[in-house]
This record gives sequence, structure tokens and C-alpha cells, in this order.
Amino acid sequence: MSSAPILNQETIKTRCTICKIRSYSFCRCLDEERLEKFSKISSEKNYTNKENIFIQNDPAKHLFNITEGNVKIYQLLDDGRIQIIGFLYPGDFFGSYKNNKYNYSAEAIGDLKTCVFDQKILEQYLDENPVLAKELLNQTSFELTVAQDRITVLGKLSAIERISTFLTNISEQRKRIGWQNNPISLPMTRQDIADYLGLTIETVSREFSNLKSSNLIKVISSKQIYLPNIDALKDQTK
Amino acid sequence: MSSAPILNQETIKTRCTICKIRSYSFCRCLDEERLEKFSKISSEKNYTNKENIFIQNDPAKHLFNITEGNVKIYQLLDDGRIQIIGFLYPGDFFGSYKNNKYNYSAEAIGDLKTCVFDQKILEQYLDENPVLAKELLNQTSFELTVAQDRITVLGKLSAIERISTFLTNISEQRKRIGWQNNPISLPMTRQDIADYLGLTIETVSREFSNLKSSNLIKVISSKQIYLPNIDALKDQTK
DNA sequence: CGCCATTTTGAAGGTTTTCAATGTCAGTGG
DNA sequence: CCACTGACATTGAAAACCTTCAAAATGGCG
Repeated sequence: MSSAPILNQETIKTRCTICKIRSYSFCRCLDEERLEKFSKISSEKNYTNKENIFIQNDPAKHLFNITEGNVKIYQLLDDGRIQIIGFLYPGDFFGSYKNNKYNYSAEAIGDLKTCVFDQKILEQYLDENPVLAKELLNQTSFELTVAQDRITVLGKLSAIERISTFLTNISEQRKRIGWQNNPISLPMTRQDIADYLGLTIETVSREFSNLKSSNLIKVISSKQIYLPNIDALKDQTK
Repeated sequence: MSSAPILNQETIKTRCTICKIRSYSFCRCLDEERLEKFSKISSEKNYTNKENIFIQNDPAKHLFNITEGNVKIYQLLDDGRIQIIGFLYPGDFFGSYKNNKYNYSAEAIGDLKTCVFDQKILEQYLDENPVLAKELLNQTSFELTVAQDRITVLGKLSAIERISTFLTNISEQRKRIGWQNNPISLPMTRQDIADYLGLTIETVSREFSNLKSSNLIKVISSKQIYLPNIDALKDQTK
């Protein structure tokens, strides 16, 4: 079980108003006035590469919001098999809003800055600020559609289709949050991609090679991928 | 695109108060007083076997709640491949609360009775009744954990593990809503189960036969399955 | 009883995995 | 500066699992 975040009293007043990712996060619905109170119910906690933020089935006490860096959330089977549920980026939230156990483990990919909420305190805050409850509902509904799309990817797509979908999705997600969307940077390893797509690292590597020979990707470095023809790549996705 | 539900003015006043599945549904959080208003923003609509309730990418105008019967929600790929996202039972809701397009198609399995809400009207109602917004958030968060668990099933489990998980999950779900949980009735076809688990009908049939020879299931009829040893079956799930 | 949809079973084939070896690259120390 | 190290990635060959194609069996319903 991972340790609890510590409140940082010096920074709480201004933290939210100067937050760079607020417009991409569920707290965007709060006005300046509400934001001051909101700052007080959250705190900052940072992690380093491969550090666990929490473990599946831990008592679920907190909800996290990424302000900087990346997170992978994953489920582990008894025999060591791993399934990565998702890669999360600035503005994404994770943890548990309501359940008493975390449904997955969470681990930092590279340096990570998060904003932490106590589950109970956040729930109280929702009662006083229904607008935030509605925004969380919106965001959670969206997460649900993402998860449903992933069910189809894992249930029906071939290896090459999964990889192509993965690459085009990343490109689109980067565009959405205003990052460079071509070439794309992949913060995760090939093994992570495999565990995300329900494949082995060898299959991922082979399909990357196939895409390379078809000139559908150009591997600048192993974590920098250029997509010369996104439309043609999209044709591979189904 | 499917047709819009029609308000039935005669029944709206009493419908919610006599609703048999209310305690399993998101509307359980409303008191008698609020329920009367709530009745007025919903209507009843029934469907027959294999009837489409809506199609993926239709403009999303409604949210549905099952009062009787079963629904399958699924995504269709361009080449005809199908992935069933979920089987839904009384008390489950589906449709779209916020998105402008449905993320999946929905079809009745057998006779179906639903309670229908207009998206926009429901959203207004949420503003006046934050308690319902919170309840919808709870329910959607739960749906999200279910979808995440399914990602692991489809990404990492073998055929026999998927089938065993499917059967034990159904049994537990039946217990939860107070139905007979052994033997379990399967309203869907083998093909549906295959499309739900990302397998072919042949593989599903073969694994059912394997479970039969191991005495882990007893096929009373093709849609009535007795589980003589649920614990042993659970050992097959991972 | 007979029909037709659904399910089961069989055999061959294909995609992905497994096991093993080689290659690449960044960081470190001689 | 270059060899060494270890983590990560790629490639190869064989095997496994699931699918595909085909045929037979079952079972519900007129």
C-alpha cells in the first residue's frame, strides 16, 4: 500500500489559479471564487519514474489529477500477466471517486506531478458545488466511451490493426491537448505498448517493422515516431 | 436511425412509484416527492426481440433504463465484424447522457420494457436535483470499472478463462439483482457470447464441451446452465 | 413429423506466442 | 576515446491456440 499525500500549506491558495492544465481538466467548470476553496481541498504530490501511486485493491482514499507527466494504469493477474488499462496524460484524472478499492494499479512514467483529492472531502465538495459533480459525470461518461472503444480493439482487431489504431489515436490525442502530433513521442516502452494492446513485445516490434517497410511510419528514435501518411495509416486500423 | 419514444400521458404519474426495479436503478436516490416530477420527464417504450433501440453514431437524444428484459450493446466494424460491449439487465441504463452521438448500437434480446429520458430534459433535471447527478456519477463510475475489467479479460485471458469468467460473472450478477443464480439462464445465443468474448462461436462451443466433460457445468438446455462447483469454475478464470 | 435455425464436432490453416539469439543505444569507467 | 555493461528492441524458427471451412447433430416450433 502506498503512502498518503501530504498537504502543502504554502501553495494551496494560488495553485489552482496558476494551473497550466486547468482548461483540460474537470476543474475547468469552476469560477475564480470557487477555485479558491477548491485549492484548499487538494494538495500537490510528485512522483518519479516507475514509482507506484497506488496498487489495485488498496483501500481507495484518493483521486488524482495529472498536472505534468504521464501515468500508466494496469491490472495484474495472479500469475504475473499484466494488462495496461490506459496511458494517462496531463488533465486526466484517475484513482477512485466512489469505490472502496482501487480497481487498478497506477505507476508514474517519467517524472510526474499530480493534484490529490481526498475521496470523502471531494464528495462533500460535490454536494456544495453540483456543477463539479456534473462535470465529473461528463468526464467519466467520456472515459467510459474510451474504455468501450478499447473493448472492441482488444476483442476484434488484429495485431497490425491494434498498432495502427494506437498510433493514430495518440496522434489525435496530442492534437487535442495542443501538443506536437507528428512526429509523436511515445513515453512508454515497447513492452508497455504490448501490455496495452494485449500483444507480446515481439509482435509489437514485428508490426512496427512492417509499418516501417510499408513507409507508414518512420522511427526517428525508438520513442519518436513520424507518421508520413496518417490517412493511409488510418486505413490499416480496420 | 430509430424512431423517438412517445410520451404516454396516462401512466406518468404513477409509473415510478410502482416501478419494480427502482431499487436497482439510478432513480433509487429520489424520494416520493421528487419522483412525481421525475415520472413526468420520462416515458415508457417497449421493444421486441432483435429490435434496434438505436444505432451507433445516431444523434444521441435519449437515455434508457431497462425495467424488464435484456439488451445487447455492440459496435460494428466496416467489414461486418461485431463486438458486443455488454449485455444489460433490468435496472441498467444505456444510451448517451452527454455525447452527441451514440457510441454503440443497442438491440433488444427478447421482449423489452424501457423507461426513456430526453437527454436535454434530463440534464436540466440534474441541475435542479444534484442528488441524481451524483447517483448517475456513481453508476457511471461503476460501469467504468466493469469496462476496465473487460479490457483485461479481452486483452489477456485465454478462451477457457474468458468463458469461465463469463459464467461466474453472470452468476454473481444474478445474485446481486436477486434472481436465481444457479442454474443460470442465458438469454443470449452462443454467437452473442462469442461476440461478447472476442471469440468465434466454434471456440465457445468447444470450451462449453470441455467444461461439460470436466463436470464444471451441466447444460440443462442450451440456455440453462447449472454450475455444480462454482469455486472450481472460478479457478479456471485466471 | 419435418423443417430450419442453432449448436456441436472435425480437420486444416493462420496468426500470434514462445523460446532463443542477435542487435542497438545510452551511460559508465578504464 | 573506446570498450564494457545492462536495458531495451529486433529478428528468427518452432509451437500453440484459435480460427476457418465443412459437415453432422440437436432442438424448438409450426
